[in-house]
Amino acid sequence: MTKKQLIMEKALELFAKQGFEATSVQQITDHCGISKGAFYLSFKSKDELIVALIDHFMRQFNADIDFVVSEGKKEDLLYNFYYTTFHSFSKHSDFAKLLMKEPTQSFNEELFSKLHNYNKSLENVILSMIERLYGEQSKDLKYDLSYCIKGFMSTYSELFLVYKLPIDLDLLVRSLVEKTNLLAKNMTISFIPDELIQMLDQPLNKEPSLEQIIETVSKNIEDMEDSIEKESLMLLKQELLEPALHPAIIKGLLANIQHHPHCKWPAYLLRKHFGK
Amino acid sequence: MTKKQLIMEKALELFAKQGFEATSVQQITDHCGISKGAFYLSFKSKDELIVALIDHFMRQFNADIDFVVSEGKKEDLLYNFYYTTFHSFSKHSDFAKLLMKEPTQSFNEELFSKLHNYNKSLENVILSMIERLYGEQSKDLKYDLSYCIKGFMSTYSELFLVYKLPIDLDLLVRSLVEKTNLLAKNMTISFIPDELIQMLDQPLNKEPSLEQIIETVSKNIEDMEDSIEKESLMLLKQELLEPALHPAIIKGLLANIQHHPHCKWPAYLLRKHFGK
DNA sequence: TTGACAATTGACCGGCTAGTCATTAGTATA
DNA sequence: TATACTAATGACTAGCCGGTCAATTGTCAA
Repeated sequence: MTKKQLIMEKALELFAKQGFEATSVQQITDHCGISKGAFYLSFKSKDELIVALIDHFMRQFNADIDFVVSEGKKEDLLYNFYYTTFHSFSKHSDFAKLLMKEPTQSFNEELFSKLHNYNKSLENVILSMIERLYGEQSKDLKYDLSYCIKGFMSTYSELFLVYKLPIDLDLLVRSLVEKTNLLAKNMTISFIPDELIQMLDQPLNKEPSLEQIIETVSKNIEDMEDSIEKESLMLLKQELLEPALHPAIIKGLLANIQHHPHCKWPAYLLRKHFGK
Repeated sequence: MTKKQLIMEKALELFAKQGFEATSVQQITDHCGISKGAFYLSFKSKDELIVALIDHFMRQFNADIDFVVSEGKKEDLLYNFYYTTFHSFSKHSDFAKLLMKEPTQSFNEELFSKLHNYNKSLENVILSMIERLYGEQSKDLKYDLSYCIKGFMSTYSELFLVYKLPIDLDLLVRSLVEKTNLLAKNMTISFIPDELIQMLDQPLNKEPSLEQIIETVSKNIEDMEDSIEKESLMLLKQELLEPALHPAIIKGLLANIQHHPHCKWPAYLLRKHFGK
């Protein structure tokens, strides 16, 4: 594990307990067993640390969800979506807590727009799921439905994040699937119209450029140990620079990296880019 | 306006913008146009200020909701509940933002249990509403239903609290009433059983004693300007010490203070105590 | 006008903060 | 072993924090 990863891991524990503002760099370095100077070899500032944390987990989370929603049978879609969501929340509960603690209008502008963009990205995934599930029927109600889903996600996660209750994940998910289907099939009053959503979208949410994808992939490769996954990622990077491989090979390479814990974000970007 | 109220008002503006930790006493006093020393004449510490803020607004909010839910016709109940909730949120949007910003596991232990208790109190109001509305039918599903309602409240309030969108309150409330009724009448899978709720309740939520009510009322009287409301409250306090008045008179006095902005909490306590 | 008292101030305290950098420790090569 | 390099340290700075309190100002009855 690199020093950077160590710091992120230990800092996250403290942030989840005390919040970002209330946690000092000194506390973090003490908790890591390193000196204060060493911290600033890995991160330019305390702000850069929290940005890195949020990027790391949100990319992974979004990528996970996106994968689940784009694959699989229609009848399992909703179940898999909720399951993956809550599974992710409980697996990375420290991060989920941090995210609940440092919410809207966060301290610095960059972070706020970052969180906003990840939120938008999640919303898009949910919307595409809704369209796949309910099609035309949900046209006017899709935003309301996505807000309900987000509401379920946040209130029910409180049970195990804040109160640390042991939960039956399967039952929870089945109960939410039922609620969601009930709403989708019987709702008639639409509150959130297209225009309202467009008002939130003024600050554009642009697609990442080819250069950005290459940069992301390159950085990722540097941080990886030698492995099949690293080889696959390097070949895919080559393919970004000079397309040459057969689609089937690309698909195989993507499959290779899909489940590697440190490849979720590049895998997501590459899958989008290659149109798989 | 007393100095205390000035500080609370101005501090709340800053807390909503920057959060509690990130706002210094110096900033607050500058914003008020007073000296730092003057702050400590009104509050023993910065912590005491946030406790006072939370008490002030949560008491008022809970009292408002409780009143709406205990009065009125059954068919308007749900509508009035949501309407009052969102009306309160938008009227006191700074406080609502603060509440979203400083959530679970808050800095000091006292504050956390305070928030927890207010949350429980709100939940009880919602539960009693559910029972009145759906009766036996909702027996196993009442906790799930209350969680859904809380979910709707938090996600939909984001629209105007964070994104400051102009909203059609009536339409919003009607759409939520529809959703709630749909779930109440068609849900079958119960996820949150009694036992789970009992696990959260270990730290008892005791009823306030007569002494506590008298103390609260007395303090409230001190802070009030001379008025019919103050007279009414003083008579009710006398009634607490030595019961003498006719029930009809008590009911009238309660009605007098019900809508005075600084009497919400004592009115709530007194209504409970006198069983109206 | 005086004197007694309450309200208000802001310089000050010890302690903690984010961030820096000269110094030292560790390591790999020649 | 000597050299050249990087990795890591922690004392240090400047500044802000919550909180205190002696000194000042304002108020009002005598």
